[in-house]
Amino acid sequence: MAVTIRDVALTAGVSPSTVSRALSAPDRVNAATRERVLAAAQRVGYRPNRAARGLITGRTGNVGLIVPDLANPYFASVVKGAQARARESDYAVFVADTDEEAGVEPDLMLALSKQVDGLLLCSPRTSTEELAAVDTGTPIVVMNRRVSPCVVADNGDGMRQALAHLAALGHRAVGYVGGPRTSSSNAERLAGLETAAPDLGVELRPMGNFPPLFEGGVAAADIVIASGVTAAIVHNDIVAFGLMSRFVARGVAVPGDVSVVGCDDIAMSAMAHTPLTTVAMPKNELGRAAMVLLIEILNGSVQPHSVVRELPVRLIVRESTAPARTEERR
Amino acid sequence: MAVTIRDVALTAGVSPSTVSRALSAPDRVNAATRERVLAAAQRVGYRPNRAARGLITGRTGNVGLIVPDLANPYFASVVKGAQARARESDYAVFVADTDEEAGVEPDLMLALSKQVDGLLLCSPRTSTEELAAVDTGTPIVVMNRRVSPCVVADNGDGMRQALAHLAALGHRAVGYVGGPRTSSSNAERLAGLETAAPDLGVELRPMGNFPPLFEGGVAAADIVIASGVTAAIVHNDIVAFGLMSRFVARGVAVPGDVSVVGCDDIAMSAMAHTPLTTVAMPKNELGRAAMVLLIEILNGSVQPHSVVRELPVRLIVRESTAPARTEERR
DNA sequence: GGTCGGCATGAAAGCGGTTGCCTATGCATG
DNA sequence: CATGCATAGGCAACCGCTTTCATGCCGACC
Repeated sequence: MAVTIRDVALTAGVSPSTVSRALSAPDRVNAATRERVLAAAQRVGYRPNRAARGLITGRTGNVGLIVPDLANPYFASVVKGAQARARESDYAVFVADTDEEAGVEPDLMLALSKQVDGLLLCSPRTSTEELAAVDTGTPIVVMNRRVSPCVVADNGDGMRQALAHLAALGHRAVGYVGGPRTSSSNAERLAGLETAAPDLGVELRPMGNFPPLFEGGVAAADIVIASGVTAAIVHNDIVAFGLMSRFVARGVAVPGDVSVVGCDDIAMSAMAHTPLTTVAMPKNELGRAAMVLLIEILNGSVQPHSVVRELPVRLIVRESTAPARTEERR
Repeated sequence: MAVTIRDVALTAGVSPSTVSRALSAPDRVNAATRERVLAAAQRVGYRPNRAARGLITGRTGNVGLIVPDLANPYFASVVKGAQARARESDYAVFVADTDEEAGVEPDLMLALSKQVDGLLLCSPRTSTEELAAVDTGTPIVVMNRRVSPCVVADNGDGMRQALAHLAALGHRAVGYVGGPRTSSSNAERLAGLETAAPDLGVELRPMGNFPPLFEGGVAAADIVIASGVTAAIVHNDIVAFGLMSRFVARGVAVPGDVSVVGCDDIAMSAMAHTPLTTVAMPKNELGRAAMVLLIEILNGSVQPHSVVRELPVRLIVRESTAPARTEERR
């Protein structure tokens, strides 16, 4: 049924060993023989069985990618970037979705570990300690958490950009609508804001932690309004939309009364009724860079010990931010 | 390094064959022995090498899933559904993204074919003939195109629901903003509308074909306005948002002046400034159902010849549709 | 001219499992 | 007590490929 290396060998009139060499170590066979083998392989439609190769070489040519939620546009973009880069190096990608459940992450890692050369973990929900305790036997590159080998976005700088933008528009009191307490991105963003605020002469008012959902923003809106800030930076775009939705219901104009800055720059942000000013995370690049790092570790050109790569982020100004109200109302 | 079946055999004091049987054919070994083997496997942390197993059984335990664009929320949901269902049956999923390029579909199919038991193809961009010419040697289930074994949504019924809704609101002239000419969903939707319109006493006005992007909707908007229809059904939600965005710029109120119905029900539709009435496609279910069908074909319980499964769709009424204007303006 | 080195190729082992075949054991039967 | 028959479990082959080792051949050198 399947055409094997033996079929090619027979067709080319050489031994299987020679076929194998012609394909994977071209300089170890005579040029003329190689030609003959390649022609034969082409003719009979030979495609190597990677599983069989992997059995002996110990390398599968596959990598695994675990994300919390494929339906979240942020992760979808990361997967897309990682996937595209993997194919450039002839790796195939197993994708697994944990459905935001921390518990299944170690299970999935273990389940995949035997069939991949390395693992990519995006925004793990499992604690760093528990993660370290999982013995997969394969290299792991983490995204969005500063551990061992990882790729992260420069959240601190992103927050500085956002705050500088608002400060330049005259905002003196700025709220921060936080994400989950356990999110390390959230911690980095808050820290970045706290560092930048004094330099910019802005008073930062953290508004607490909210679930990273539309509903989280809806819940935060009234708190933001009551606080009297003229601008809010929000943990992510989806939450920002929830916030703005409730603002509309309350008769609060964006950006007339309150300016709003999101994080991520998901596709929806550009298409919304009030296009959202946001700190664009390099989603595709994050996936690509993590894949690059993993591949470098796999071929030994990088030591996994303590490599942290940071990607730049940039503010995209759209229509949800405007100069601060001068006369204080309310 | 890796713990093999031999290590388990040694630990349990049996031969490798017995270990193999204890794990994959439990009733072929003595209950007590089985217990001992299982305990040993547990103790040494044995995890079978699926590649090795696949080599002899001819089954890899993997399936491939090819989509045009992971960053498109529609496909992301399909992948999520398929992936979740696959894991329930202990299949791992290779995901590949063609970046909307028809040419790479056959390449990817061929590249994956050797490492999977079957392939899932979502909304292929390649023609049915070219697809049939690709000899992967594995079963293929297609989504969103009525061919050989496939799973599709009941587009015709969805359009009937949408049109009935608009007719009930008093709309007598309804536009259809079409998707790509080559899209089979588009053809089915148009056909469904053409069938339903006479029965509902509605005049259907096809507005032409537009790219399935925000910009496509922007481009369609002026045509819709000029046509004088009081409602438009749009090929997908993204296009509908483009349409409504341009409506705002033109001072056309939704749903005051024109009602808009989308297709797909992507997450954004519920969160938009004007929440969109839309025909919800069963995205997750589509992925799940296709995976189920593939698995059934793989285990032989279904013959792949001419099985077409159709999933129901349903209209979700939000705020972008309202009764037709009674007095004719413009 | 004989020996040596290097190159191209073939033979065979083995990667980690599964499975057909066969043997040893235990039990029931005549 | 001898025989027959299940049943459990061991042996060994094999899946498709890589890789070590051995071999044959050639040219080059002393």
